[in-house]
Amino acid sequence: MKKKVTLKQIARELDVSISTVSKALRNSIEISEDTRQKVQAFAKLYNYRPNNIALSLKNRKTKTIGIIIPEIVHHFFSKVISGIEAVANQRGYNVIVGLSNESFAKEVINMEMLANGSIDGFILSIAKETQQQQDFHHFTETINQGMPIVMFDRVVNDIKCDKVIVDDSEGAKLAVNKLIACGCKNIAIVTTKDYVSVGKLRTQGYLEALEDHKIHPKASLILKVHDQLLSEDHLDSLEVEIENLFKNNKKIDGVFAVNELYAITTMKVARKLGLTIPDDLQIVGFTDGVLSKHAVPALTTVSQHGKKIGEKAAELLINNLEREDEEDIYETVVIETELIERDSTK
Amino acid sequence: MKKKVTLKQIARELDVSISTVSKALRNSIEISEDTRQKVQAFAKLYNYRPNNIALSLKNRKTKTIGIIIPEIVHHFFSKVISGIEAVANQRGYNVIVGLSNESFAKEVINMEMLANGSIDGFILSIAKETQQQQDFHHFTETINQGMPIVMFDRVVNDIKCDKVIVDDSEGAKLAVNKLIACGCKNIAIVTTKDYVSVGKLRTQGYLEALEDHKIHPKASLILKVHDQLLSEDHLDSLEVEIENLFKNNKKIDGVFAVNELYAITTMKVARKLGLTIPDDLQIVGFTDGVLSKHAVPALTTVSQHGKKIGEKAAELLINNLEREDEEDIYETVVIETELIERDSTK
DNA sequence: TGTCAACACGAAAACGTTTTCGTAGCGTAT
DNA sequence: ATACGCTACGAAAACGTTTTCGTGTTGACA
Repeated sequence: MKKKVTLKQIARELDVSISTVSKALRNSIEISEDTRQKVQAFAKLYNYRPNNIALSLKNRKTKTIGIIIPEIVHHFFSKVISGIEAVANQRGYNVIVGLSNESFAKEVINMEMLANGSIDGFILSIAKETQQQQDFHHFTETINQGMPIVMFDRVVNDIKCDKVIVDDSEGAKLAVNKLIACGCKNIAIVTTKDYVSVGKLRTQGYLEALEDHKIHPKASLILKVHDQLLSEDHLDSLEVEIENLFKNNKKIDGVFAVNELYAITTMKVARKLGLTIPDDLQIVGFTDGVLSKHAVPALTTVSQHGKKIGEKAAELLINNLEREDEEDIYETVVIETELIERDSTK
Repeated sequence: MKKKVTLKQIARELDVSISTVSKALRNSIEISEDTRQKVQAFAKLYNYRPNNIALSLKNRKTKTIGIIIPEIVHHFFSKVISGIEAVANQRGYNVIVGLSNESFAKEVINMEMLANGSIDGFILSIAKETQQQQDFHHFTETINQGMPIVMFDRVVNDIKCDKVIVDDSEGAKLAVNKLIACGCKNIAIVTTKDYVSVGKLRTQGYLEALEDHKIHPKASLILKVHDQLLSEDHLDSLEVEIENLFKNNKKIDGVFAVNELYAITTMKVARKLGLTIPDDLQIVGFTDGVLSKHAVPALTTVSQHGKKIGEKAAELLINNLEREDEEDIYETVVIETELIERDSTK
């Protein structure tokens, strides 16, 4: 087992100083052709690689990006990560991942762990619990310490940082307009409670789309699903809630669901109730994940382009990190949503 | 913007030496009660946190684990990550993720980037291309430099490291036995080419199960899908291959598919051909992902317990890292598979 | 012979810690 | 008065780099 070789060892071995070795390796003209060759040959032989940690300490930058997301077993978030990783890697950065599990405490702890020198900046999406508690001190504090943040998807407006979002309300309108265009008269929405920012926005888009078409929204057609239901265990009660929605509103002929799981579950319930899709009932979802693509019938849905979101977020962060002038002008980039038409609509 | 405060600054401010500050913060008895209080108060006020990078350099350990996986937008791998992250975090480690995208070159580059001090050890699953090329020098080299590796799922046998695998062939037998028990007489398998280690093993299990029941395997019932098909774009040709399988073997009444996508696609093709599941055709998949759970009918499948695999891998790695004695005895842990019976079998 | 520039290299500081060792100051016992 | 032992603290090294600055040697030139 040959341990990693350091400048010091090379220096000792070749009977020169550490400085000389360092310079020789970086091809400094201060060093004679002769010694340069000698040193480089030796370094190559022993497979010398500079120690990243030492470099980080010296340069006071780590070339690493910290990602904090609520969950990783989730198509959208892993897409975003793959986007971040792609541009990060290409620009010489590494990516370190922390999971909040939707918990405020874990979000804070994770950020604190990473903020003490391990990374140069954050890319994150806020935990549900944090959105609920509206406690954002950990964000402002890290920013105050000079560490930039880029938020994506679930953002909080009055924090001074770059943001990458989709136009959720616009995307929702896309979906609902499609349903209207396809002849639906009684369009229901299956959505989350309002404290989930994206849920709220999508609900708004639903309402606006209806109003644009002079359709009066009915409260009974708006199902704000009780919480924790996204955690896959509570699927049953989700089904019950949706089933009640249908039973109380026999005339529903279109459903807009604000995420994949809601959409799929709605399909399942509808089938159980004897409705055919898309003939009796049309459905549009949000998030173009693996479920939508392989569902039967395949789900018409609003794609957020998760990978693109990640790429943009990484780009913004790295640009910020490598910017010379210290002016902080923050951007909010909106990634276009796109309606992917498949077989759950006519 | 108040930058992070260091020992040196505290020392200067309080007019004591750096050593004193360090000791005071760590409650050394060398320091008088008085100064200890003073220093700690000051540190708390300015929210002092030791710099991780400096600590890493000094201790020559980073408390970070490097993960290299072929793909992250994948239910199984993200499950594994979540498992790793859970125990890593709980034991005070961070997790840094590299993606190989199934490419040999990217695998090597990623490992080199991380191996130069950024991490204490690796947890990885091998890229397809690496399996194909059978070039494993980057693994042996990092191990020779004293950096431990834990491989999971796709492993290579003759590398000196801990491994966490599922008993793929046993899992496959579980699946095929189930089909046999449910009365299937002509069981086909949809699998990968043999260089994918897990595919090969599952194919083996299929053959063994048949032989155990004195059923003579037929070559025409074994579909080794042409490559790249897992990348979601080539779905069409996957469907064609499967469709041909059915057309050439009208009597197929059971299919074992070695992954979720193959299983789902088989279902889709079967439906197109007018077969009802599970009446005309029964299907068992491998990997209990979100697709299997929400498919219609829900898919009977072999669960690998991805999260458990991740947890075990992290446990092995960290135990190794924190072991005092340097004996290298390596374990191969087999995580039990489990047959999850749902509606695609009788 | 003396001066100066160019060349080739080394010493040392710096990044932020922890830890070992040395020691100044003081009280106590002989 | 001398010796000894505490107490409380500081100096310095170490981790592995990069970079600035200083300097010894050589050769050329007047």
